[in-house]
Amino acid sequence: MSTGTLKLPAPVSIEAPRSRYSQIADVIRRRIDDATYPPGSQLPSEEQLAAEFDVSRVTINKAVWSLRAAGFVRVRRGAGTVVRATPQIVRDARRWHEQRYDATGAGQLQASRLGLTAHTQYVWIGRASAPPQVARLLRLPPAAPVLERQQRLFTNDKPTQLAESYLPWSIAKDCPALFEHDAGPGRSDARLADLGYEPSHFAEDIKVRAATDLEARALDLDSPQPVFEILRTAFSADGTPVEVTLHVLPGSTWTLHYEWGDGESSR
Amino acid sequence: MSTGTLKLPAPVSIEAPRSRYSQIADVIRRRIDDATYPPGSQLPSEEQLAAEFDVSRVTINKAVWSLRAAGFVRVRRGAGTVVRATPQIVRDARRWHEQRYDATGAGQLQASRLGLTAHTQYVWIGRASAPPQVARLLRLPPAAPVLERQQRLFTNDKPTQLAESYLPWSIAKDCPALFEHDAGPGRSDARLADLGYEPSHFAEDIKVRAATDLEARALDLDSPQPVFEILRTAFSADGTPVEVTLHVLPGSTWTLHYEWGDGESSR
DNA sequence: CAGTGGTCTAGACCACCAC
DNA sequence: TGGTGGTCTAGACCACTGC
Repeated sequence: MSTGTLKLPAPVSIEAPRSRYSQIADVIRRRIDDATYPPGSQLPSEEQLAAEFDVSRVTINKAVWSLRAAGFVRVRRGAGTVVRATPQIVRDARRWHEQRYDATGAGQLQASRLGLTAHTQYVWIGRASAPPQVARLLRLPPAAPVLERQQRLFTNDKPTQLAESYLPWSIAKDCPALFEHDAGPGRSDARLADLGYEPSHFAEDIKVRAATDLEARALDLDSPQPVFEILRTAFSADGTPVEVTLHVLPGSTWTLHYEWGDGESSR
Repeated sequence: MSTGTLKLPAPVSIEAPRSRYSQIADVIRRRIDDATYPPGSQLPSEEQLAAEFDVSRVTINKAVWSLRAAGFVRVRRGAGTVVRATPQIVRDARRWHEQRYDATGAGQLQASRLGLTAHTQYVWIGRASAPPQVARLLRLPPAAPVLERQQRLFTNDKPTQLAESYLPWSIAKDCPALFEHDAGPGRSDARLADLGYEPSHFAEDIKVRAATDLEARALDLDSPQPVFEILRTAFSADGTPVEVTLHVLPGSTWTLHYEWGDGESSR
């Protein structure tokens, strides 16, 4: 299948000549789009692709690299490269808030409307020292004691979100329910309400950054992928911050949705 | 300065052995953090770095690549690699809305509080066909006529944001002010209010993706950088979508901020 | 013109996976 | 054990920058 030069659909109009690996990445991506390589299927090995496009394997590797960063493929060392199914999931911050008293938690409600399943894995719950940024947001001294709740959230049995909640120890220590595993997402808000700290005001700060190796493993991602980092602070009616949550979401699978104002919803 | 093997501060605890280029990237990043390579300064050439770390230039290139993706350095072909100054800018969606009648526009007000300067460049304003996604959000037929306003926004004289606004032609055609260049950001909302379509409800959808080459040039970025893509829809009181704006922001320089609920602001 | 980064190659060794 | 991707090298040519 060696062709010597890369076949292009047409000379690119006014654009500068692209590099070889970039053109190859485009071709592969097009094959993914038109299901020549359908979701879940295995890409030809880099050796084979190198032969097909008549380039070295390093060049193929570079092309695949860009596809990984964009979330199109998933590489497993030793096994092979598979095409990712990339369902889009919408995170509606407002609805999350409104549904906080729902027994199943907002995440599950949200997912079920789309025919998805969801569940939560509790990685760790216990007393810890507040990280600097969290301490600042909770208006506590550095390294103050907090209740930390680490969760991993799944959609259709695939990990799609990491969340670490922090509550001031002075508030959390009196509520045994907060230490239990089955307090679904949103449940902690209800517990806070029981204690007289009902969250009524919320702030979220959103950044993008590359996933750490740890996060990549926990979310079943390739390492160079960008993730959303959402820092959510919940305030009680008197303006006291009562909970800070750090969410980490794969950038390629999520759309964040915010909505505000007087009128009707658009959705 | 050739050392043969890379000096590490300490054997990494339980972590897997890192690749060479990744370790080198960490070292360079640390030098940027402690101002061994201060912002604006030029990195040693890849040849020099290759000699220092006793690796091939390809390996250095790969290390630099990851620093580019994270936004730490800016490479200019033929010239060299310089350390980026990476000021963090916060985009407060709510405040943007509240300040829409301000003469200077929300962006400028927001920036001036931090001692920054801001200005807007109008790339193009005129009648166009609505892109599919925009038509859908505006509840117009595909390729319906719209008024398109393309802007490039600067902070401290550096481009930091691209924005494309779309208004239904049926609404915009009666308002000459909307065709003018000096209608600052936020101003279009005031013009819509004059026409009886005051925006009172807003929705934003946020995605992350790699910058296109065009965007990279317009924003003075390296190509592989992730950007925020924000699709903002403004609704009038009766629920009619009256304006859709596509914002593109470099991921490494912006933090998005949202806030809602009853209580006091936390800022 | 010299220096810089962009890209490519051929060959090599390794870690990992599935059989 | 064989196939896969991860990484590295030495050398090369090119495009672009700035003097």
